Order: sequence, then structure tokens, then C-alpha cells
Amino acid sequence: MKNVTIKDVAKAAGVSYSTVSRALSGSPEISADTRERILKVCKEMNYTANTVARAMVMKSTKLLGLIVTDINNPFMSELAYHVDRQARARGYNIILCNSSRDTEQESELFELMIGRQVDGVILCPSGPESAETLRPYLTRLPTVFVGENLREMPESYVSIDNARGAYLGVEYLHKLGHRDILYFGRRRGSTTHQLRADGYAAACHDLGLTPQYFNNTFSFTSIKYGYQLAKQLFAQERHYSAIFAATDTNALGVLQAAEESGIRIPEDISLLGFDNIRDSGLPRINLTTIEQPKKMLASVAVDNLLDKIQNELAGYTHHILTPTLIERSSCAPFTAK
Amino acid sequence: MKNVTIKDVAKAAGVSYSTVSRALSGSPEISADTRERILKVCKEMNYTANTVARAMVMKSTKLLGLIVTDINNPFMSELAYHVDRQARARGYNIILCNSSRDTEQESELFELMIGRQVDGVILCPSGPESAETLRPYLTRLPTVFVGENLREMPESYVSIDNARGAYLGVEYLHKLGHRDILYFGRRRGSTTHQLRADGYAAACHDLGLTPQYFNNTFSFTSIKYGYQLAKQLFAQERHYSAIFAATDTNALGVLQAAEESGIRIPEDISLLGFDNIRDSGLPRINLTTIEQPKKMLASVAVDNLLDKIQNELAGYTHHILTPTLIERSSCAPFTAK
DNA sequence: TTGAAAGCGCTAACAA
DNA sequence: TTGTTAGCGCTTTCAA
Repeated sequence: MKNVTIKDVAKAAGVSYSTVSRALSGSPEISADTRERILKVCKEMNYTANTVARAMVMKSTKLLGLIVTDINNPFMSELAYHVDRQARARGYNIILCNSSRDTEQESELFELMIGRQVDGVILCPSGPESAETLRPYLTRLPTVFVGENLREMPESYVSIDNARGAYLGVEYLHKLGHRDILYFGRRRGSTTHQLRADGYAAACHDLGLTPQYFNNTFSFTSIKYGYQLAKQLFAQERHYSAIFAATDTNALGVLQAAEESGIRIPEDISLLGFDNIRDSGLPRINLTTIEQPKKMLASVAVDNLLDKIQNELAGYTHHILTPTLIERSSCAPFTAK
Repeated sequence: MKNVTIKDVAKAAGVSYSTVSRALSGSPEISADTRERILKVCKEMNYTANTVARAMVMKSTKLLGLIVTDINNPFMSELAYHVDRQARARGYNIILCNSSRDTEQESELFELMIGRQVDGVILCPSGPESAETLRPYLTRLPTVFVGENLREMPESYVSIDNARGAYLGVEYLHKLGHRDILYFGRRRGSTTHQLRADGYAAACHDLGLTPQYFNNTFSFTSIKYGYQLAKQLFAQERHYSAIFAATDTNALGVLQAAEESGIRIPEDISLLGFDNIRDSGLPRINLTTIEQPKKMLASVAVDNLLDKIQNELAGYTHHILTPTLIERSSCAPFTAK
């Protein structure tokens, strides 16, 4: 499986190997016919340039690290899809790694990425504290955070306006006639959750509603935990006509618990999610939700990172994208029971 | 952002740089105290070995190409998750690319992988023809195909026993009392679909049932196409009490069409899927299905590939894993209407 | 327009 | 036990 090198081509074409290099790189300082001759020989010999060797001298691997918490999470996989597309369109490839939402692994992965000489990394952080624990690496490797709002942190990130998204959601529910809206599944320690809860509170205030919370006491977000939480909720008396779930994943758990408890959605309770993961659009689920524009998130992240790399920009950028409401069928107009 | 090299460390430690290399690689031909001294200097200087340079001399990048049709497909993302885990556990990383189920892109990606000097590639092929179009590359790069049964093709692959899975499904439905089972969504030109249909036919034969088909006339499989196909189906008279969908994705489309057409599942029709993608276990969906063991598929693929690489095995292996039935709630005992 | 040669950061064979 | 040196395959000065 030994590959043909530039030297083999040079020998076959009867030129020096720097000439071959020039022919390949489209350098102007070479005559048209030698170039053509060389290119023909390359084809014949099935020559493929060794990117690794090139990377060594160019000091650029054209490789981007993509660190996600879990590629199996639909939000991440959609993001990864678009990151790959966008990166490839710009001549880069992706080394994919899962951090399993573990900050220690995150650090190890950064170490690994540095060793692999990637040109930069796109990181879906485990949480807001990632920016802190990774600080030593951030000066060594251009990095863009995705999906987590790092507030005033002097690091580049792209995320959405979570507060505004939540505000939008409450407005929508209010317009449907709901006056008692429960905010469900807020997780302490997550900036994202904090900002969403803030938006919820602000909207309640502006619309004259009384905020009600049912917080996530687990420190994880998953359908399973959302389900367990919702079971607890449904064991209590109801003082709300709509549930605004902090994430679609939570909402899915609510859906499951509701089904088991004989609660109909949206007939008995309206349910609104946040994220618009792919699952939410599935038949029978049809969750109305606040959309995070994943494609946009990905392409802004890649663009930013490549700008940073190619222009050796110091400094940082914060991109806050605007979420939108996706109306499906888990919310209905309020009707007095 | 210039990185510390082995030479910098050597200078700082007052030794030659090959000594540093030895200290780092845990070579025995070095005294314990110089090693320790060097290691300490490495720590102090924040030295990270340059994997690219190492790869050049070792002729091994410890990188695996993972080419999927679409990472956003839940089957693929689950596979990718396990491939990453398994590969990382064995000291490898993954370069991820989407082929968009396009054989031309597949070829380009192989070219790219060769250039990047990956040690091998794991490929979820676009279709059975991929093995043909990629033939020129397969001799240049150790490759394992995943998920597609290449029959007697002399290439390594790991897939499941599709015929047996389908057989299992028919048996199950038969046991529930169903005698008229429609096979839905079979796509021509896919070996996987062919094998499943074969298993369906064999089971029908053995159990004395009459096979009924409603084939996929689109050449793609997606919820949307499954839905359109099911709409056509439901416009016709019914002569079946159960639908066996060729894939979960198809089944999801059936679910959606059924909902719109006022057909209850499983009360009116039982629905059985194939693949057990993550979506199928979601609340309200709860699709009974035949499981492809994705984790197993991934780890067998990685193991095979690494064996192939490390032992420079010529030859090839075919691994056919056994599917199992996952019982959820989309199938009910037959009741005469 | 072309060739010779240095060097990217590392490993390993050979010398000392 | 340590140092010297020759590459790995490429790009890029500098000379011719």
C-alpha cells in the first residue's frame, strides 16, 4: 500500500521534485507544457499529495477540531452536519470527538487537538465553567464556543438570544389565552437555562402574569429526567394551563408522563418546548417550540473561526442569533375547564 | 501561538533532542533521573508532542476516516458515537465526513482520506454499488463497510442478518394473530431491502401466509417519502391487519399518515419497524421494531479495521450480527373487525 | 524556467 | 546511557 511520492513523479517525468511541487501548486513560474506533462504523469501514477507532509511545512493542517458533548444528541448531530459542510466548502476537515459533558475529558481533548496541530476548534462546551477550565488552552488554539452564552467572557462564542426566545414563548402562550404558565425543567448552574428563565420572568412581568417554576432537581437534562420530573409535577394539584419546558428534551419527558397520567396535550395542557430538535417535528409529537437556528449557528461558528485563523485576529466576537417560534400542535387556545 | 518543540525542551534540559524523544516514548535505554528531569522540563514548558511530525516518520497518523451518508441520521450518529468511543479507547481519532449518499462524493472523500494518510476508513456506503465504484481505492486504504450487506463481495464488512430480522418480525406478528401482513416501503436497488424482503417472503411461506407488498417508488427513504407512500396506501382498500415497514423511517411516515387519516395504531392496524433508531423509542411513538445493534456494529467495525491495519492482514472478513425484536406498543393482537 | 538544498518536528539506526 | 545523523514528503528560498 505504499503511496507514490512527489519524488517518484519527478523521476518518471524527468524533472526535479521542486518542479513537480510547482506544477501541483499552480505556481506561475513554470512553463505550461512542463506543467501539463507533469500533471499527466501524476494522473498515470495515481499520485495523491501527502497532506501530512504539506501540513508540516505549511504549519497548517486544514483540520478543525469539533468537540461536542455527545454526537448522538440530535442538536449536536445537526450542528455537526452543518459544521462539516461549511468547513469542507472552505477546504477544511473535521476531527470529531465526544466530551461526554466531562470537563476533564474536554481538557484532554484540547491537549490532543494541540498535538494534532488542528488549526482551530469548535467547542460545544459542557457548561459555562468550561471556558474557565480550558483557559490555558485557549491561548494556544483558536477556539469558538457554540451554543452556550458566555456573557461578557472575553472568548469567541456564538449562541442564541435565550431570554428573547423565552419571552417569545410566553407571549405566544399569552396570546392563546393562557394566564397560568408553568416554567418547567430549569436547571441550576446552566447559563442557558438562567437566561431562558430570565426571559420567562421578564415576559411574565410585562404581561402581568405570575411566574411559576418547577425546577430540574437532577443536574442532567434528558428525556428520562424530564419524565421523572413531570411525574412529580403531575402528582401535585394543577394551577396552570400551559407548560413551558426549558428544553425540547424536557418537553418530550413531559409528553411521556402526560400520556401515562391520562393528561391530553394540548387539550388539557398546552406544552411549549425550546430548541427544536429533530425529534420535535416527528409525527404524533409535533411539539410547538422555540427554534435554535442550528445551521446558522454552525456556519457562523465556522466563519468566525476561519476568520480568526486566517487573519490571525486576536480579540474575540460574540454572536447572538435570534430564535423563532415554530408552531406545531402541542399548544391550544385556553379554555376554562 | 508558536508551540514548544522537542528541541526547545532539549536545550532547556541540556541534553540532545533524541534523548528527549527517548524520555517521552518511555524507551528503556535512558537513566531514570534524566528521564524525570526531562519530563519535568516538558511540564514546565507546556510541551505537547507534535503528532503530525510523529505521523510522518511513523507512517501512521492514528487517524481513522469515518464516512457516513449523513451524520444527522440517527442511525449514523449513534454509530459515530460508538465508533469514536471505541477508536479513542484504542488511541485513534476520527475524521468525520458526510457523503450525502452520493457515490461521486464518496470517491472524492476517499481521495481526501488517502491524502490525509488516515490509517483506515470505516464507511457507511451509499448503496451496494459503492463497493464497485470505490474499488480502486480499496487496495490503497484498509476499509471496513458498515451496515450494508455486500454478500459475497471480497471486502470486509459488518452488517446484520436482515433476512433473519424480517423473519423474526413476521413470526412475531403471526403470533399476535395477524394473517394478513403487508410489507411496506421496500426500495429496489438496495441489498438491505432485498434481504429483508427475502426474509419476509420466507417467513410468509413457512407460516402459510400470502405475501403482500407496497413498494417504495421513490428512490429515497425518509419520513417524508414514507408518509407520501402511506397516503397512497391508505387511499386504497385494506386487506391487511398489520404493516411491516422496511425501515423505522418508513414506519414513522406511516404513523403520520395514519394519524391524518384517522387510522389508529395499534388499534386498527399494527405497525412494525426495522432498525430501532432512537426516534422509535420516543414517547407517543413507541414503535415496536427490529433492532440493529449499533454499538456492536461500531465496535466490531473498529476492531476489524484495527486488526487489518496492525497486522497488515490481507484478506477480508464478513461479520453478520443478529438482530432482535424490541417490543413496544405499536403492535396489538389481531381482532376481527 | 528549472534545480539544489534547507528545514518543518519527530523517530531510529548507528556511534561514541 | 547519550549524542549524531539521516530521513519521512513536502514547500520555498536561492542560484543557476
